[in-house]
Amino acid sequence: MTEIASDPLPKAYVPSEAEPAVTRRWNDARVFHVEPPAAGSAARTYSIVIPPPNVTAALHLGHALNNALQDVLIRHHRMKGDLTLWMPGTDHAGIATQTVVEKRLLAEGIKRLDMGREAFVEKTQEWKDDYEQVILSQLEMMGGSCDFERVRFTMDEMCATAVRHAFFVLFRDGLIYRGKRLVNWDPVTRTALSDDEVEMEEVEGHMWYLRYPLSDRSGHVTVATTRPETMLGDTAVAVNPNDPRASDLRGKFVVLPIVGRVIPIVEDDYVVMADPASTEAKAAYASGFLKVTPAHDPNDWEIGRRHELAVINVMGPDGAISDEYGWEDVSDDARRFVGLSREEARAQIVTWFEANGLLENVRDYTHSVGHSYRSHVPIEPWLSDQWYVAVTDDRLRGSALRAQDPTQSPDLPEGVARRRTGDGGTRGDGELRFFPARYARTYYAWHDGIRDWCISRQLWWGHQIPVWTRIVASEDASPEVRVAVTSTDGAMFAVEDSWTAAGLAHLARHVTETEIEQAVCVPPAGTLARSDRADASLDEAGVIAALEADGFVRDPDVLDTWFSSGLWPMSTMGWPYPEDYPETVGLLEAFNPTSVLTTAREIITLWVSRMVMFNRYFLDGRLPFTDVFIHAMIQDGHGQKMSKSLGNGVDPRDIIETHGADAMRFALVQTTTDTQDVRMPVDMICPHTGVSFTPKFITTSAGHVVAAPVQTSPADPSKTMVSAYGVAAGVVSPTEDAPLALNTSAKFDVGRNFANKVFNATRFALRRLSAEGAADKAPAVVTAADLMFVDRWILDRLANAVSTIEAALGRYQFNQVADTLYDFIWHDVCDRYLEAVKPTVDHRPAQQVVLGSVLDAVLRLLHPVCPFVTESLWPAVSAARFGVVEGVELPPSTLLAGAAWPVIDASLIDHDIRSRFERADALASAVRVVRAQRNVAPKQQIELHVESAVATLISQAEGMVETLAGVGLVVTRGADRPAGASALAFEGTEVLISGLADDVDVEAERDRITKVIAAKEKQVSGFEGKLSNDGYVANAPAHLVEETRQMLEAAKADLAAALSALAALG
RNA sequence: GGGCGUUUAGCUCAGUUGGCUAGAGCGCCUCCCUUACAAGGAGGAUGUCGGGGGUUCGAGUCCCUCAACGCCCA
Repeated sequence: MTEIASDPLPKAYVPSEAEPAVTRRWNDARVFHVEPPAAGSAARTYSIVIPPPNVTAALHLGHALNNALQDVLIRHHRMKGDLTLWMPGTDHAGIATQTVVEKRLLAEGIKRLDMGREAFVEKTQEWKDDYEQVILSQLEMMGGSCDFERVRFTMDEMCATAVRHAFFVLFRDGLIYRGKRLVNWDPVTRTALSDDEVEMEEVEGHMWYLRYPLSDRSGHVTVATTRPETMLGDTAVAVNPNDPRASDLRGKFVVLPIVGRVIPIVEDDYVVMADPASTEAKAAYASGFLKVTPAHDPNDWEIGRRHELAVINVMGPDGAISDEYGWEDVSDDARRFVGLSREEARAQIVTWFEANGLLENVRDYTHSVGHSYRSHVPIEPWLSDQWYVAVTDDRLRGSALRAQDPTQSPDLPEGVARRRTGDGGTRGDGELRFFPARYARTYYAWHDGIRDWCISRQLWWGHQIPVWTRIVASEDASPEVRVAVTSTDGAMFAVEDSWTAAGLAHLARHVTETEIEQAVCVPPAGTLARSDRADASLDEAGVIAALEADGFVRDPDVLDTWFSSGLWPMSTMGWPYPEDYPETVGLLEAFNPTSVLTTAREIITLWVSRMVMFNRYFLDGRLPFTDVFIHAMIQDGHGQKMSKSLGNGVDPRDIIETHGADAMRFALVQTTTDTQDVRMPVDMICPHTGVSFTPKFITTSAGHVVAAPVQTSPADPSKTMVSAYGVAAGVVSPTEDAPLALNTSAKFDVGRNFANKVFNATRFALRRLSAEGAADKAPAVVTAADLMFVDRWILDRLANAVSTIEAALGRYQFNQVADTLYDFIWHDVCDRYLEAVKPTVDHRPAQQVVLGSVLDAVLRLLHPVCPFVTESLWPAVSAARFGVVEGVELPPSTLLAGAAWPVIDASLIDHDIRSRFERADALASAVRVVRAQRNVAPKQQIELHVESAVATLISQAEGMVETLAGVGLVVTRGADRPAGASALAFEGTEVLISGLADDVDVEAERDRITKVIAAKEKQVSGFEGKLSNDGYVANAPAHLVEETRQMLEAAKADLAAALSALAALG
């Protein structure tokens, strides 16, 4: 008898104890840090840049998902031996961060405008520092194997240099311009918003019908509008050319009421024709005439462009009516509206129309209106000066489209040059692939209809635009400038001048007939110093001082956050001047293009597109990444997005605390299918008892299903608690008696149980491996001859698991990775292999070698998904195992994170063993069914009486059937039937089981066999039906027909065996 | 308005080019604290694969259509 060593491990896995120690070991060994390969090295590289989380708040479950997936890929590739870089960092998130900081300050009674720009930016910087720390520590807690020595921030010095340089190059190359354009203006925060920062809301408003008299006094037209106040800026009335009234009105004009402006009637098929009977609200409410206000409506802006209409801006930045922003023909009647807010102006203008008999009708009208996501007031389409990137230029848009894998996106749209194959300048063409493939369409459609990108934001937190401007009278401008702008019409024009030796990019345009605006972009110091036109006496400060002395003023706006994020795969690797940051030298060459971008689909347009355009533009066509994996969005159990206001979010930190990081990661990986949403029903943890339960839900007036603010403890009805929703809605606050209940989800239990299973399987194996002297008796190399049946089988399963996992990772099918691990480890290794070897492993050193190897391989395979439990078990397993199984490569390693991915030789794949195992296992299962039904005690050994073919199978399985089914004796039966035996049908033979219990309950036995007979009869008739179908026999592949025949025969034989067993009961 | 996704057991979901008797986890029922694991083991019940139509020898899978829910974009 081998001596059993005492347990070196506790009885259950305790993540909170294991995880910090594991993290320390990784950090001490710097195992996640990578240096670029030496020049000429043939090392494979693998890299991911993290989608930088906003420094606005701690990471939520969506981040946890995204990061878990990236870490699985990263750890797998690191183990495969690739030089692997996962670049971490955070995003300054201009508008979002400014908003939260402003809100926080306001709560303290401090206003941003009062404290001034510098102080505010400093305050925001503090906020950023705090949250950056939180985010990085969360990444670490989740097990993220980022190179934490390379943490970047989109506003740090290195990234700022990249931003400045990129801006300068685009500016110089004519891809950045300034223009008066309609923007989504938030009059409260006085900020321009991008389209995606505008939230559409249904508003119950009115449709007003206003009469505009024709200038020839022959009548009037009636325009329908939801925004009467903008009529002050009308410059046309439009009618659909197919409208029967159009021809009579052709060439006519109307006199704009109040203002007296004479404006044309134009024909444009954008106009919806009136149709009172229509079910479409637009047509039902239309009058057929549209007032056209190019300065205050994006559609009108387009109509204005088509018909070359005047653009008259009648509002100021606060949304009030103003004559200071381009409105010149202010009549006496109109003057009294100047200065009114847009709301007051609307009311008074309607009153005016009514008083003057020009208000034809008012109808209630519900329509959707864009609102600011920040201030929640309706946005104002407003004409203002903004900076744009000309992404519609073929150098950007075309390049982004040409990047797409042609199999995912076969045709390029009109106007995009065809792929130029074999041209060195078009590296990266056709190499961008999306997973799942359908997102290629989203990407394509976005670029097909893309508009120029407004990059200026009226904020303080961000990269300030590196442009200095001044307005000069034309006659005061230098000759070069005058020449440059003469031929142009409002457009910007590049000026080649020599006013500074540095040769800065210089644009100019007329802002009025007599005034010219000059704009000069100052590049970062590094670019300036490298300029071949550089004057060594002029450094950056000198250049700026010279400009400012000339009356130039820096633009106060900052860049859209996505401008810096768009450079992320380059800026984090030291672009454009790695030599200025020695730790980055070599990174770009080795790791850009990165291997894959993992992100949510909502930012395909905002981020993915821009990274592709920038990376390709600045790096000779090189892609920022070749693969884009779009993961699902996590919703709550009711299909709602998780959000703070609904209180339905699950905090990753809570799950790490209650279940462990591995459990969280495993559950997230397992739910990652290629659908676009996954549901995670949210439960609550009772703070009094620690028991999780499904809360009582209520429906809000907005139709959301949320946890009721007050919940009763499921275990103790006298105790209550409050829900996150209740707190978020301001209905309740936590108290000592009624504390806040944390959210959780039952989904994570699977992961926790699994980690515990692995832990205990290891505990079992370690006891078997640590037997005295075992290592000395084992062969140094275990070969096929040393293997038992179950050993060969488990090695086959191992080989299968390795290849399945690798294939699934290659296709980003994460759920398959998790499911394969779960099935292999739990069902194959634990339920079958470990159980089967129990009687033999203690005295079979060769089997110990197999057991140790399988265990070792299990830890390696599971490590990318569950890094903590595997790493924490690794030292004990490494120390305990000995010997080598031929064909199983598991080179030793101090740390599992740095260990090699298992390589299993194809010779260990054994289909014959697999099929015999499955038959033997089916027999064992059938016997266990009988044992369960007869309530046989686990320890009770039974006897099997089988026919010789089955006896052969059992003996070839070398004890496995006996062990798994609790069989003490197998007898090859003759014609006799042992008294009191139970019977089952197996492979068409009758297997008799004796020794089950003292007596056979004949009635129960009859019931059981009768059920078997019914099931078999159903099978037989099913197969017979199939085979009697001539079409099936004629058309189905022969092997399927043959299979069906065999199954029919087997079912028939089983039926016969069951019938004979029933007969034997009497 | 355009695009996309989802609908399979009570719940959450697998089901790869059509082909074995439609699966898993949780929950439920029975038995078992058998020295790896009760966060466990053995067994069991539960499905007109959203409705309708079509293609096919054969449809959860392909096509058409209807419905519901959801997401993205405009």
